[in-house]
Amino acid sequence: MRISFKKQQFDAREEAIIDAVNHLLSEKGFDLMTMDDVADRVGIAKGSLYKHFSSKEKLAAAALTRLLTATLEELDSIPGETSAIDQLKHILAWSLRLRLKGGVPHLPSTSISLQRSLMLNLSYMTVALRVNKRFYALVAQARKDGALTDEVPDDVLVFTLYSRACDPTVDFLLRDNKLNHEQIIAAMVHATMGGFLARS
Amino acid sequence: MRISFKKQQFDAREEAIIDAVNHLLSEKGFDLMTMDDVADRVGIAKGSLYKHFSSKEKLAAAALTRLLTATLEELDSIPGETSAIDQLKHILAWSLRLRLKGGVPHLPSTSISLQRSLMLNLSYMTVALRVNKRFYALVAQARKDGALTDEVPDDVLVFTLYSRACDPTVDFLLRDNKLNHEQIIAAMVHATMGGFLARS
DNA sequence: GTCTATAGTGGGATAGAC
DNA sequence: GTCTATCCCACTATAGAC
Repeated sequence: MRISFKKQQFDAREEAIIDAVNHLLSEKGFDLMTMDDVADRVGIAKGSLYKHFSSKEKLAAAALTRLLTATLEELDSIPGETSAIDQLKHILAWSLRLRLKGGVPHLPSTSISLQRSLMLNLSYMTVALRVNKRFYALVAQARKDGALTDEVPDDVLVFTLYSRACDPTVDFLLRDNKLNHEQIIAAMVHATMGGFLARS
Repeated sequence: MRISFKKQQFDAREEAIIDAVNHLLSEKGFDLMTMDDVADRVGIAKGSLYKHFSSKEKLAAAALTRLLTATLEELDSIPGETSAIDQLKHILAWSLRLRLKGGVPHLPSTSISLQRSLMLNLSYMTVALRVNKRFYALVAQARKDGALTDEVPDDVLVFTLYSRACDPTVDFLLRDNKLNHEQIIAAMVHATMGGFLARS
C-alpha cells in the first residue's frame, strides 16, 4: 500500500525531528533553541518543519511527551516483585542514564514560558498526569513498607525526584570529568535517597 | 560634599536596579528578561539603564555577585563553634529562605549563555571561587568529623547544595500552597542532608 | 545622566513556486 | 510536503537632544 508507506516515511521524519529537538533541548535549553537549529540538524528546510509542527512549543511538547511515554514503559518493564523503593531508585537511575547519554531535555524547569504552554497541551498533560500518578502510588507503597522517613512529605519527595532527574549537578560532574557515568548515577541516587549524612 | 552626595544617589539607584533584576531573574529567567522589563520596573529609561550597566550580561553578573557576597557574609555571621555540618545546613536553609521571599535568581543553571559570560566576568568569578572554597572547606571538615557518608563524593555534595538552592521543587511546593515557607525549608533541608529513607 | 527615538539583528512564522 | 524568500515583531544597543 502506497499510502501506508508514505505514512511510514512521514512518521520516521517526525521521529528524526524529535531526536534533534531532544538533543538541542538538552544542549541549549528551550529559549535558546531556534527553529533554524532544528531544521539544520534534521537537514530539512524551516518551512517543511512547520508542516510537521505548527509551533516551537508544540515541538518541545512532542519531545517531552515522548520522554514521559518512555518513562511509563520503563516503569512497566520493572519486575512486579520489586519493592516500591527500589522501583523509585530504578526510575531515577534510568532518567539520569538517559541524561548522560545526551538525549534528554533539561525538562520544563528550564523555561517558564515553556512550562506555561505545556500546561495547555492536552496530550502532554495526559501523559504527565499518568506518570505523576504512578510516582505517588510508588511513594505511598514505600511509605506503607516503612521505607521512608516521616520528615519528608510526599509532595517534596515526588518533586525532588523530578528535579533531580534534570539537575544541573549532572552537567557539572560531567564537565569535571572525574567520575564516569555509572559513578555519577550511583552517587546521585545515593545522595537523593539516602542523603549526605553518615548512617549512625 | 556635593560629589559624595551625588555618588550616594548613584549607588542607591544601582541597588534599585539590581533589586529589580533579582526579581525579574527569579520570575522569568535570564533569556526571557528584557532590558525594557528592567527599565520599566526601576522606573527609568532604557538609555539610562545602559549608563549604569553596559550590557545585559553585566547586569545579571552584578545581581549574582551581590547574592554571592551576601552568602559569604552569612557564612561569616555563623558562630565559630557551630559544627561544619550545621553550617552547611544553615546556609542551605538561608538560601531557600531568600528564594521563598522572592528576591533570588534561579542562578546560572537557567541559561547556558549566561553561564558562559559569567565565566569571563572577573569580579563574579572572584566571589564565586571564594564561596566555592568555603563550601569545600566545610565539607572537608564535616567529613573529618565523621558526619558524612563515604558513598557521596565531595563534588557531588557541593554541586548538589548549589543546585538545591535554586531547585524548581521550591516553586512547585509554593504553587501547591500546602506547606508554609518554614515547612518547605525544613523538608528540603532534611531531604537534602538526610535523604528520603527511614533511619534504621 | 536623563530622556526619546531609532538603528540593527535575530528568530518565529508564512507565502508561494514547484 | 518540500523548498526559497520574506515578513514582522521584539529585543539589544546606541545616538543625540536637553
